Amino acid sequence: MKIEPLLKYINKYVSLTQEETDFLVSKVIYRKYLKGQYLAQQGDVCKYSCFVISGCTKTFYMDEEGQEHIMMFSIEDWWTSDMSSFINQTPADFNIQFLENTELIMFPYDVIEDLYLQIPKLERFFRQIIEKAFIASQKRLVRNLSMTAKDRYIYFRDQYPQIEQRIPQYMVASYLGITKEFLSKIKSQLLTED
Amino acid sequence: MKIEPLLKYINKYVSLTQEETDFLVSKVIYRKYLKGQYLAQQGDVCKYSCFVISGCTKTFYMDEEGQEHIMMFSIEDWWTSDMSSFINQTPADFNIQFLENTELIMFPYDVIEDLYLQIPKLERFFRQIIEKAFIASQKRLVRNLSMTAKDRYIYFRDQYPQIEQRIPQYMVASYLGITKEFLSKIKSQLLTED
DNA sequence: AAATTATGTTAACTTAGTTTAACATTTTAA
DNA sequence: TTAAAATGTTAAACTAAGTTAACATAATTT
Repeated sequence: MKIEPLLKYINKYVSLTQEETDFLVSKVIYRKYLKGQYLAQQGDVCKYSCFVISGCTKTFYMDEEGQEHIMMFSIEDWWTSDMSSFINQTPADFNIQFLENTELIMFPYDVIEDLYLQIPKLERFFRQIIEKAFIASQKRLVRNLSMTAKDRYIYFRDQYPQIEQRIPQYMVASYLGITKEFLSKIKSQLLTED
Repeated sequence: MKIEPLLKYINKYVSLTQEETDFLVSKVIYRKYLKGQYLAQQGDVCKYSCFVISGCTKTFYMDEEGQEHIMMFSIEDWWTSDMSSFINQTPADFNIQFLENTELIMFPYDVIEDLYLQIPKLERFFRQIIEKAFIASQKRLVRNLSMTAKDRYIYFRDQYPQIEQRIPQYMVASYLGITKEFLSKIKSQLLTED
């Protein structure tokens, strides 16, 4: 059970005692998934909030016309979950699929309250994590409202080079909110420009 | 000092004792602002996270071309703040301006830690508030990625009729990420359709 | 090594949304 | 109560982005 990356990550926010760490470790689940498998599916209740040890996921919404809209990618040291579904235990809006073989630490819904009670520091920790996620979401929203597709691509490429290298281009296009053909055009424009 | 609406709101999430309530009340600030004034400005550090007692604010980003992009409106019983600036005490990305004379309960940055220490329940409370805000932000993002401007307008109109009635139409357009002329066209289309 | 399957490119055409500008209406201030 | 300022409408010309479809290349599988 590779849990070191999670403990290291938590330690950046709060300091756990040995007992607290042991309790935490006893409550979470280490698991591997294969490329293509699903962690969560639109309509189902999302039972886990997960920390990625290795690998990669995409979180996407499938609209009525069957079009995929990618909300986010998660790689090492990031979280993946359908927050709305997980927190309210309601049917998920999103699908989460593995883009690579992936190792996760899974936090089951029914141990979360227990963790908060036994380790109040984790309440603080998760508050801070969610604050960060909210801020990132707001900033992405403003980029989508104020920037052209070309500038959004340039921003993505500069900000997440590790992600761009690992995933097919048509998924980047979906994340940016444009078609794969249009992203292809943008990239060829950028090549001839410089 | 009208603080009842805030206490009622908090009580939906956690139960405070009389001492805790008194401590909280002693730490926050009640204040009125006039229409047109600013609570926060792009570039300044946001010193307060605020709960709206009455009135209305808009939170917007001003881009390099001087165009306003409205991120959110806040009315009674909602929060307003530049989260990123407030939490990290870094220069704000957003402006927050009052659209009406507005009454607020202000949480100063330098009392927040104190509040968490003295009233651990508030850590839980704010975690839950931010979870809700994050979920709403994610859902708005997916609407912006997957719906046409017309459908986004219909959704807004149906979801926030109280807001649409209080603010000028060109601000609704900005919130939806379209021009006021295009929103005007959409509305006249909707009138002739039904 | 050949054959699929998945991914990426290009170009012609269409559509959603923007720009500009002129005018109409409503609200606010003098 | 009239003028000025703020807000809303319309339409023509334009642009960013989507659609379709044919083809090219890379990655897997047999």
